[in-house]
Amino acid sequence: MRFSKYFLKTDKNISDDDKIISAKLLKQGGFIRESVAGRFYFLPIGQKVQQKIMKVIKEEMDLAGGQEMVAPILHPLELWKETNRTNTAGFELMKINDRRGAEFALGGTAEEMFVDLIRQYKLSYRDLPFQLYQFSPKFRDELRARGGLLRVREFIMKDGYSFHRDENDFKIEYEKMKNVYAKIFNRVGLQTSIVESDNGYIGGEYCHEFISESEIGESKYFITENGNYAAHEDIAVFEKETKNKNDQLKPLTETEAKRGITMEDGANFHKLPLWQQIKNVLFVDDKNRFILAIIRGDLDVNETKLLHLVKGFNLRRATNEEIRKQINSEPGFISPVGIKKKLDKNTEFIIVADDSLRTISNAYGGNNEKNQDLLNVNIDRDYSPDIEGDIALVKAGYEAKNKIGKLVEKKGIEVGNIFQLGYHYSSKMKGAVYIDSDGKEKPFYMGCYGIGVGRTMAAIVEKHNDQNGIVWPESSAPFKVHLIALDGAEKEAEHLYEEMLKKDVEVLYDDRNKNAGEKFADADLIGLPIRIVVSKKTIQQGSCELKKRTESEAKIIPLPLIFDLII
RNA sequence: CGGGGUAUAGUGAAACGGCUAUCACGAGUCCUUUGGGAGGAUUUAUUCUGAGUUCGAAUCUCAGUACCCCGACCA
Repeated sequence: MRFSKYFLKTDKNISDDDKIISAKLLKQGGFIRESVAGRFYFLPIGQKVQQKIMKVIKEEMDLAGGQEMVAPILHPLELWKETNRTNTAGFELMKINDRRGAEFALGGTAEEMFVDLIRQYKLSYRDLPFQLYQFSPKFRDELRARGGLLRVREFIMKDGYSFHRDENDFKIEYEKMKNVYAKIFNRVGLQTSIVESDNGYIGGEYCHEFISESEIGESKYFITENGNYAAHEDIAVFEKETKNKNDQLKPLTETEAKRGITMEDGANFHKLPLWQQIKNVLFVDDKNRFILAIIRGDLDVNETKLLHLVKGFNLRRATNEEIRKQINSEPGFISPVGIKKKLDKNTEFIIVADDSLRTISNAYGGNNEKNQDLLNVNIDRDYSPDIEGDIALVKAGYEAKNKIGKLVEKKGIEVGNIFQLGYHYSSKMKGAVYIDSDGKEKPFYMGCYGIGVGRTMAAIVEKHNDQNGIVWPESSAPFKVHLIALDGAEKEAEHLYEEMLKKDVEVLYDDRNKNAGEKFADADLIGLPIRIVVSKKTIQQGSCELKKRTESEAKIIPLPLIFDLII
């Protein structure tokens, strides 16, 4: 491609608004341009990068047995209603009507479409398993787009959906996809951590994110030093060490406590350790249920874990007013002890206890009235939770579950995701069944697998850049060679360019009438792996100059040998 | 959706309520220059939209819209 004819405009001055290095370099290098917030043009050279990334994904997906196809982008809204995702994902669902008023969702992910497709066939167990995938634009009405390509409202995603006879068969596919994804990211130049995480509104029981570590990433995760456990903050489990649980139980005692309402106030007032206090946090969920989360005083509540235990999908903190009026307690003095007796019958109220409360005894805390505390509170004897489980939020430095190592906190960019869906969709969507060998209809066991192409592109740039610009890994570089013609050597450069085209070398040929410095600066910014300069200086000796973007020194190469080095 | 901020050329900025809205970069034309963003000449605007105040508005007021930041939320 001739630079002079290519729709590629690099930019010298760029807005201070862009703090994210990938956004800055991709805009400056002429790869992308913003339309409105969270929606980007991929300019010719940027689209070339996307295609390179898609090519790698496609090769690996096909090798793993995936079959590429395309589904409509407009999804009949009834399908989303069928799985209740108009509610669970409604906050970011884009809707559109046609002229007759038929409602469609602009697809943000396509589970319903693929299930709807395959339920139109009477499939038998002999057809299983299989995986279908597509590259297609996805729409998500993000509350807040940010960071260039990192969080956008419209993007190309590779999404794949696999259908299985049962869980065992699915697990083989799931493990395979872990390797396939790791290989894909590796090939495009990203080291990823495979991190357990929350399924969110996609549904299902477990999933793994592929995260490229980065300071500017939005995903917070925890990983042991040797990497044998990695989990997203939302779901990470850890060891809750035993405190004084074997102490003799003392009688429950009421006491006056003129103290502040924070946990520290309580600990200071009673001169007892923070961990011996009971922390009470009151939430209200989307069905207006009051949920009292109780946990050991040195830990915090993880709302995602809590949501799973109560099977809700949205939580907010109760207001002070609600604490007083609705559950007849007092902010800072809430206690699970005796609270149910104080409730109005119409208030739906659930007490959820963290299992850390089993590591202590003779705890202390409020007594549902201002300046009144209880001492020697013990689970089972003094209060009984409705639900007991793990609702604790992990922190850096905690010991991983089963003491397999200390947890380190990291941030990163989530570039891909694999989900176990199980029967989540096939149970909700009528007719999503196959005929098993016993002649009976059984629901499909499913998984799904996604990669954000644009975000992957951004993550690559985040990892591969220097102060002069992007340093593309060869697999995702839009061209392999950046050929620069300097004054007095145009004819020779032209000749070399023609020869490269004949040999199918992907080359960007800078034939512009610009000064040398400007051409070099653009070459660094655009970041192609190999730069070749043809100038008067070298051409007299029958050679040209070759410099790799990753190296600082150039080599003088005799012209006839050049193809040995770049093919 | 809550809080804060901004909107002037393609980009980044300047202009007290008052002269033809200024500068740099970019882009166009012409000329010179060609190993790290070179030089000269010249061209490049519906001051976000709408209303209002005023003799006079880029500047003040109101409304709308868009964008940015923080929070909430989320891939």
